[in-house]
Amino acid sequence: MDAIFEATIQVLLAEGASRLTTTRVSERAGVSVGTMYQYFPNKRALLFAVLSRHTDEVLDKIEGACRASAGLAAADMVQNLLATYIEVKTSDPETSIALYRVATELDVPELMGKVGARITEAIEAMLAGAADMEFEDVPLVTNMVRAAMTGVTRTVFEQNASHALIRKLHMELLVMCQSYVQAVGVARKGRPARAA
Amino acid sequence: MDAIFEATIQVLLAEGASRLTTTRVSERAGVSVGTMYQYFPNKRALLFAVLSRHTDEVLDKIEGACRASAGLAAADMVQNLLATYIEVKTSDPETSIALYRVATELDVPELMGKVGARITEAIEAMLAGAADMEFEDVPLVTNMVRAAMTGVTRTVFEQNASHALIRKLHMELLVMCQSYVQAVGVARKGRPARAA
DNA sequence: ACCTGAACACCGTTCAAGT
DNA sequence: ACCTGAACACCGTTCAAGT
Repeated sequence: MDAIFEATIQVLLAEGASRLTTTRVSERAGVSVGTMYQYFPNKRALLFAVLSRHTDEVLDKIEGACRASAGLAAADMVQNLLATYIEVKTSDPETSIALYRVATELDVPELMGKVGARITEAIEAMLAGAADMEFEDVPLVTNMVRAAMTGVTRTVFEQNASHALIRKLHMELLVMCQSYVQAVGVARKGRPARAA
Repeated sequence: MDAIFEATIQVLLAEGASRLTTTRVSERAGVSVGTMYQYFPNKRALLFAVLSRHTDEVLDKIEGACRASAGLAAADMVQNLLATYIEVKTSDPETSIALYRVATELDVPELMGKVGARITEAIEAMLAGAADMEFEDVPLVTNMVRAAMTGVTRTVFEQNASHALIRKLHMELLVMCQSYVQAVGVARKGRPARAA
């Protein structure tokens, strides 16, 4: 079971997505194809499970960062969110890129939808409690920040950019999201913003 | 040849990406599989050609919008660029989504690279000639605007959002990009900005 | 010269036969 | 009860045989 997960990632990294076959995975995992089909009804389900394991890790960290940022100023929230996201996507980039490629080859709206919903929920809850400003349409602002964040990251991966360029784009993404948040947010009356 | 292109899109829309096979395309096009392999060395090359035809249309319109915006204020440039991009992606969304799905299933860094380079070139040339401000690192600003633009659009497609939501996100994307450009741009001395 | 489509290698999936 | 792997349907690609 865990051996099958490991085998999947190993085959993926060693042979590439186009050579990721049920036969090769079962061989590497040391079981027969038939046995694999007792655990997973089809190849799609197998890849889905492998991807879920990875996205769950990413989600846990993002949700953690959002919770930890509760009550901060909006600009600091954005900073923490982006730093966590970039960090999580940049560590072990090989696996990250390989899985990302599988995710696009596989057409998995269920998974993308679930992941998107959880990220959205976490960011929404965070932004709604910003110390220094409030937003007319929190879901909309959330959607935009998320889209910019994932869009820039995807662009980085597609260009397989250097480490230096990644850092530059990260800094710039921060500027973009912060200036956007500032543009659409309304200063909150009462208590002033707490410093980061 | 053109019949093969048409057949490919027809099969794609009628049967879906997973049922897009060489046999089905050749059947629909009224030629044998063997004949198809005289025009295209493999299935990948066929899909690449079909995608290129579509991306070339998109690129032409974007390049046109960028050229037409020469000498405007930066904010107006961004507005024209985004309006064109959204319009082009939103008209005939069925085909657009279907081809987009093929593009991700197929792994075509060559094509993505070529498209990205041409869009980048057009936006760079435009932004470098903004009437009211200049940018320290034009390629960086270009990259960011492009990433935000494509990222938001992709998110919209993945959620298969309603027409109303698309318009809302479009407006918001404009706010995001304009506030970003304003944040990183330096006011140009001399002649004042011309109104749109 | 150009087209055809049976044949081949390989894929995902199944299920009768083994233990 | 659980595992095995030959068998099946279907894919992309080729090439001897037809015109």
